[in-house]
Amino acid sequence: MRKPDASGKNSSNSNANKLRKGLWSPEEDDKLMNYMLNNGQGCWSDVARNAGLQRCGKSCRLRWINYLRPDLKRGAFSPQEEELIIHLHSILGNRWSQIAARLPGRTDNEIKNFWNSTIKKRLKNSSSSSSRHSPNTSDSSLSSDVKDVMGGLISLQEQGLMPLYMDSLSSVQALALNQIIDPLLPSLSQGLDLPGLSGYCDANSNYCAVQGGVSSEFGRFGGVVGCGSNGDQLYVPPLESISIENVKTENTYDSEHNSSNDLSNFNYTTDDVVDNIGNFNDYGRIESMAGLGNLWNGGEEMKVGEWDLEELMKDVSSFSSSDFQVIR
DNA sequence: AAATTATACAACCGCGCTGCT
DNA sequence: AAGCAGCGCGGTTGTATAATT
Repeated sequence: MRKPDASGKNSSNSNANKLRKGLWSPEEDDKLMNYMLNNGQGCWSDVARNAGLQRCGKSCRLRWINYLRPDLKRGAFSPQEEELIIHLHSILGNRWSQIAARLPGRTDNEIKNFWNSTIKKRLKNSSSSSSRHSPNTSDSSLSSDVKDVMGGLISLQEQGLMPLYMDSLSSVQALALNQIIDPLLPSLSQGLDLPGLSGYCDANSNYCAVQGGVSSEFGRFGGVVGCGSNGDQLYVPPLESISIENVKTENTYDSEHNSSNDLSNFNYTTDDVVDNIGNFNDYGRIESMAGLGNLWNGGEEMKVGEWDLEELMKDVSSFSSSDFQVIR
């Protein structure tokens, strides 16, 4: 952290006597907060000027996004959030903004700091105290779910099969999963303290019952499927019978039906997916095909994880409410 | 009690991308 | 096509605070 520098002598550019740097004072916070609440977000350099702040637009943006935004969740990360971060990091790497997009109320900066200061160290300690071939399942600092995830990853690595994650496909799959889970949200949350449970909207305002870990690995690791009006989240445990082993690449994906509730026509071709990559900016772009190299371009050898939707329905329907957890 | 070290995290910096002229 | 401005991202720095010596 940096001390608030009222003198401006901390600055080194030509605006040294104009623009402040360092920590924000409560007065500056008030100015920015009031301006944003009254005027909304515009051009950040205009925000800085119009709010009467001696800051660059970039600094205002950062302060708003990381600290002042009203929808930010305060306080420590829950164990479920921690597990989700570990899982998403295993898939996405240091793409903090993408990880943050799947954790409502958390910022990329916050997650990055948390990872660098806490999780990285913990995982390092965990791996150094255990054999690579036998995950340390006795580490009491980790929940059993985290141990499952870590053990699963190590096992997959040993087989040369890193988790397969294709966002463009998962956005299609997510549509189907959304349609399954959305009507079930009320019953899933029965008995849990989760008022006003609903799904999320992504950056493009598309409704998503499922957020966080939306991928072909969702079934393996579980994930967050909804959010209460108080900000608490509903977490679904791993769906044991879902796997990525049933490979199909020649089904047809009928976009006419993917937004309806009729799941019988939920099919797609790889060409459809490739054709629509440009439309999948939020959940859409193919992010990685770890373990499969660049086979995507070759097409023929690509493997596509596909859920058996009827089985998934059974899985989800058969959970008792005690299987679900509220994340605070 | 003082000094030192470790930790957490707010904030900055540089880079790349996008849209506009 | 080139130049510019604005924005967002990831890496890094700096410092308040806590823990340890």
